Amino acid sequence: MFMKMTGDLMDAETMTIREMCDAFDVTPRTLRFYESKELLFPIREGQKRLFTKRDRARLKLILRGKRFGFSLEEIRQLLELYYLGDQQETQLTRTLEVASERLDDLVRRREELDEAIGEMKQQMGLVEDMLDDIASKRQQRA
Amino acid sequence: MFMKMTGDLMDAETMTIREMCDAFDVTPRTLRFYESKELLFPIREGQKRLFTKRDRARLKLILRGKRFGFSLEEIRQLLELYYLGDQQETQLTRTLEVASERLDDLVRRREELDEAIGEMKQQMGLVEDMLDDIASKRQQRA
DNA sequence: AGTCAAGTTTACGTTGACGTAAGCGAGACG
DNA sequence: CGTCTCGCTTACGTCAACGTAAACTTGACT
Repeated sequence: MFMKMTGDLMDAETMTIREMCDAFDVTPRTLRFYESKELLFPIREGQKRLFTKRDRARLKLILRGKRFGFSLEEIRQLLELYYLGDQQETQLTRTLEVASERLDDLVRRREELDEAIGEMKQQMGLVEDMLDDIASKRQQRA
Repeated sequence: MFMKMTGDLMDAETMTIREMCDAFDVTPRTLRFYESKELLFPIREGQKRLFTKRDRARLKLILRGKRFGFSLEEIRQLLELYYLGDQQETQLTRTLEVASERLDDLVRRREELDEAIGEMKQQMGLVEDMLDDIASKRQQRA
């Protein structure tokens, strides 16, 4: 009659695969697939996967990347930018270069998006004009 | 020794498949594929396809849509919004509704994109701090 | 002990978006 | 006239990103 306990103490740090699926609206298959592609690195308790805060942050970025049309491989490389071990100076400099390119790319995308938004609004304005026209003709007829 | 003439008068209105490919950096296969999926409607002169100004406008939107991760089918539906025949009032109203939803979607994407840009900048700031740290330690050693 | 839900691995299937190859037709050039 | 170069159609191939099915464990509850 008790709530099913996860065995562990209700751990705020890690989540089961099901909790992840519910939280991010993905299937278990997807999470395992991302793990196989080295996009996520859940720890293993026995057989079970446990997804950490880090995995959740990464998944959020993954899903966002997908919405913007990046491939999983591109996303994997982006995620690397977010992982700073104790690197060498040259490595860090390289990281900064790559990040700068990515940033430029994002900014360009935003410009494109702004353009798209503008065009969509313009188009809607046209449709509204047509509707007004129809309405005025109906008025005229009366 | 003369420039190869297209047979026709150098028509600014229509473009051949090759001109399109060069202009938009796509392959012929892609253009034919888009036509088969009813995203483009080049006119036929004999067998040859001739792409109109309208096709070029559509292709621009198609490629932009792809960069934002829309599927070709989604893009096809978006393109319909840009085509205003002499419709009925109810149809136009419906068009406006759909366009409004799409617009909201675009705006949400821009917000996400802004967030991504902010995070990327922040991350770059961290990397710069690390580099500064390394530099100051080198200084200290001297 | 039985069984039932959840999770795991392995492997094959599917869908979207083209690539690639084969074979044909028509205009341009030597 | 022969051959090249484009373009066309038809059809099979491919790659990414999962879906789906089968067979097995494991922990939880009755």
